[in-house]
Amino acid sequence: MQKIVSLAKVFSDINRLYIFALVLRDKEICVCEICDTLDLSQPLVSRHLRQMRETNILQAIQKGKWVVYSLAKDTDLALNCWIDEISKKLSKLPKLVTCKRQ
Amino acid sequence: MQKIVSLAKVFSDINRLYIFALVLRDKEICVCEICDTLDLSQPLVSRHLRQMRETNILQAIQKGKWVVYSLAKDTDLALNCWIDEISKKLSKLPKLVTCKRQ
DNA sequence: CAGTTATATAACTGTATTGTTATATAACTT
DNA sequence: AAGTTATATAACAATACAGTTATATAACTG
Repeated sequence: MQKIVSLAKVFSDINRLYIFALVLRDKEICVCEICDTLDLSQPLVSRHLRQMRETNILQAIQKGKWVVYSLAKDTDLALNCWIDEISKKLSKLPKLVTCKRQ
Repeated sequence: MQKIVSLAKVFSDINRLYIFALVLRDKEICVCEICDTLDLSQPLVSRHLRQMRETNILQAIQKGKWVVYSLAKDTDLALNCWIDEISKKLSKLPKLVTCKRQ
């Protein structure tokens, strides 16, 4: 049961949900792009991402100056229905195809 | 998105999850039976149940002295995957088929 | 190598949430 | 009607969590 609880906790915050939706849409996205797109502070995004890494929902890899986040490889079965659910809402998210920074 | 958040919040607490599992198993269950089975205080259970009513996950009907809880009629689609997930874990829950009180 | 950019973390504040204790209400029982 | 049982609610304490500010780290850039 505890696993369900931690999975639910991830989706129980609107900003984590938006971050998750962004990752779903872009497949790969760096931290600063999430901050810009969602207009959230960098430390806040960083901590949300950490929680999502620790729950094994997202994975991170360093790409030069950036840390790029994507869906974790062994996505939990219980995630599938959330992915479907959240995919439906993606259209409402602001679009930012490539990272504007360097 | 906000709807997903409130749904996730319900499952983000282990005791609400246990209560939900009990309702799933017994179809209909009164408050005191939940308290006894899960060994939780009555006011705590009462408040958890309230939250689950307000999120439209459970419904309550008065049956004499008891208030009997069951799955809400118009169960949200997003609930289905959780019901599956939680059903798998039900075997671990203590069994108490009928209410011992009167 | 000094400065800049991207990310992470620590310390803190304010708010939300859990669980408790005490009390109210409502239906049954005698 | 008085007592009992089942449930709900209010007030409170303790904890957990979100968001901020300040700082550290690590990789790039000139």
